[in-house]
Amino acid sequence: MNPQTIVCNGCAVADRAVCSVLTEPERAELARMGRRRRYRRGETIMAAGDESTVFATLVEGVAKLSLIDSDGTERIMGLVHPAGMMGQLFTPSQRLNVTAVQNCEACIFPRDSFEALTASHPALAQRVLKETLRDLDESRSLIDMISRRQAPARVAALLLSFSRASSPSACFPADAFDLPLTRGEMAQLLGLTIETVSRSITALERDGMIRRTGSQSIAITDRPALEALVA
Amino acid sequence: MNPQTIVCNGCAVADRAVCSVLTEPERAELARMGRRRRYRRGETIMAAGDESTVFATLVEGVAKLSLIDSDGTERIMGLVHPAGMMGQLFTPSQRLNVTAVQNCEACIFPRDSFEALTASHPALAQRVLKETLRDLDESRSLIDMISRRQAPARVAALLLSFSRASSPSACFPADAFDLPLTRGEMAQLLGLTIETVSRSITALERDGMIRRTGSQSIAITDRPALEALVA
DNA sequence: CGCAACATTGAGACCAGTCAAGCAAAGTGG
DNA sequence: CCACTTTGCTTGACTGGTCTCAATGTTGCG
Repeated sequence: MNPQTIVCNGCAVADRAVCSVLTEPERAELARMGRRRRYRRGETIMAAGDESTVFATLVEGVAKLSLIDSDGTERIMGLVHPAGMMGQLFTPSQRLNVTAVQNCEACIFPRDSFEALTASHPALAQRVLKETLRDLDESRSLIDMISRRQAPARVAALLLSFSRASSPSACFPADAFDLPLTRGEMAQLLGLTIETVSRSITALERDGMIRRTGSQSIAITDRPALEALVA
Repeated sequence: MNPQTIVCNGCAVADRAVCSVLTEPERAELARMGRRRRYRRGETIMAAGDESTVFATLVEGVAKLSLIDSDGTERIMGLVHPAGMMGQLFTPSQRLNVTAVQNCEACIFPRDSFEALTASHPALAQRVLKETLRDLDESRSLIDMISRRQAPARVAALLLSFSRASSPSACFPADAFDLPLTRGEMAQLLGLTIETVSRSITALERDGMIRRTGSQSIAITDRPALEALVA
């Protein structure tokens, strides 16, 4: 069942992923170059240090980009959501680990073939560039959050972003949702410890902004207050 | 004296800037579209919120990318060195301030003209993409440093990067150099306060790793120790 | 059931922030 | 040339938020 050939018809992200800028026949050509694969929660999609040979688009699930320090601690640098890109182009080796934090499905392409395609199709190169600029913006937002906000505000910001990501419509964020990350992963992403994340969640609940319904289920009970805390 | 037409012959970054991938006549065409301008230390090159109308390449000097928070505090998100790019492509407005922290010289192009050029010249689009990927890597290194290292290690890392940047040859970093940033700017970049930066420098000097020769002049006296602190 | 993984809570230590004072260098104007 | 101001840097005392260490609770699974 794994891996499979790519079928673009009915693909959940066909209109948002970078391949959406290609014409029908061009996309068919790209599809023939690649494979579709599933990953289970916790499975490594790409490993840091690996020869960088593939480029991928996430179709379903959530993946984390992380870096393992010399002392063995992991640092999450960002998350990848459906339609997002995984794998560094134009570099000899991967600098980051990419790991599924939920069951994932991805379209995998040989890196050199994909790079060649960007050379012959300027629209694709532009689209990848735009996406990379978005990643850069996100990375800078993370810097801002880590260096300025205190722990409860960082956790609040993360909860709000989960709220947005877990909703089918971007305009109407979900008020109840499941956390895609463990406390430990949230801590690594926010530059905190597990204990501080846990204490912050407790504090947010005590202040009536959220309610816990199971260790991974959150309900937002006072969104304005939560947003005010982040701003 | 300001602004002037662009003359690529003898340009200090002609072999490293993104325009280096263009052919001679193509570059001449680009040069006609733009202007070269000087900025004094402290001068704003682009302001956040501005309609994003220009794209620029830094030819000389050092610039900072910063964000002003709602409470008025400034946060530096990164530095731009010669051959680096300034100005966000494909976005309606600038999200970051770009300010000269040293006297600068830059080639300024209309954003839409430059974007059009990336559409017709895949090599240029690829080159801009590569540069953006490098920026993304740098931004993620900053995340790593801010969230994991303590104050003296962050300052040490910054000093080492200045040491590299101020040397003509990348392979032989300079042991004595002037700091391009004030204590306040270093603090904003590292996510610390002025006082903590100052105390960290004092501590590094007390431990014999560096020596201060004037408030902006630093000499590295024990590079291995400094590198060990960062690693 | 009992184990393993994850989460919560508490006590104490420590690093960096805040507040405040003093110092040094570079202008500025009489 | 000398007060005077401005700006930036250093240092100290104190506070406080987060980390560390440790114990306990909870959930899910073989």
